[in-house]
Amino acid sequence: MAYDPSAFFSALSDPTRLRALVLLLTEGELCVCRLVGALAVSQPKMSRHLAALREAGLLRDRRQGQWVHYRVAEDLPAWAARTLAALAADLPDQAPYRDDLLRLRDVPEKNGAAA
Amino acid sequence: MAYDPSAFFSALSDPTRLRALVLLLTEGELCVCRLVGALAVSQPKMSRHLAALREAGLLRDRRQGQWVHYRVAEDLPAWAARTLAALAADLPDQAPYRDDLLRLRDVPEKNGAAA
DNA sequence: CTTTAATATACGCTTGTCCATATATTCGGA
DNA sequence: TCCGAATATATGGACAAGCGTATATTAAAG
Repeated sequence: MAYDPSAFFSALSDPTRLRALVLLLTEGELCVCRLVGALAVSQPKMSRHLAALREAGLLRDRRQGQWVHYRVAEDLPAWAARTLAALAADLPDQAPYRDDLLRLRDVPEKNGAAA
Repeated sequence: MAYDPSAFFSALSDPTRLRALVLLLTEGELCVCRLVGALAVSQPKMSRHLAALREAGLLRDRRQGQWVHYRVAEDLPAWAARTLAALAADLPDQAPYRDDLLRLRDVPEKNGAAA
């Protein structure tokens, strides 16, 4: 996946998807429930956007009990990896991404944390 | 412009716009008529896509007689400039961008060339 | 086996995007 | 001033994207 550049950029062309992606770029791996809390969006909305990113090849998911964890895909083409690196370098300091990070701190990890 | 990342990526999320952009990244500045020839698309279609890229802040235009030349904007935010640099580094060797480059050679410059 | 939490999907709707075609604009030259 | 070339815009329709709401799935717990 993510071999067609225009499909890759389509996945990035939604504010909610971009905010979720920046969180995943800085935090490494997050369950859906924490993303819902950090971005303050409805659960179905977050689920659909994460599915779109996964289907575009940008994210991978991992099921652990009732939780599903999403992370940024590792095997991206060079131009895609460089694009995400640019976002990870610049966006987390800016609004609204910075505020999402802060709000994430207040969302408890419940259980299914890291590996 | 191009301050909202999702708007920037929306501009990149169309195959025709990406192809035109890659040509401009490698050639520096081109008139609409040569882009029409290189991509083999209709003139109104190219004009609309170039306008979209310009309104998103990715391109600048310069009128010279009957010709309008487009070039990549110089004053982009860092994350945007790095994204375009990644595209310029990897895409021109691949299909269909490589073929567009080759086809561009066969489109005469008519008149309004460089500066 | 029922319940509850986490996540995903289906549905109907509104809005936006893209296209082809036709027409308008702008400029240089005769 | 009239014409042709280059470019832009308007129009209408087809199709996809997003949304909120409701419901289905999956798994852990009891």
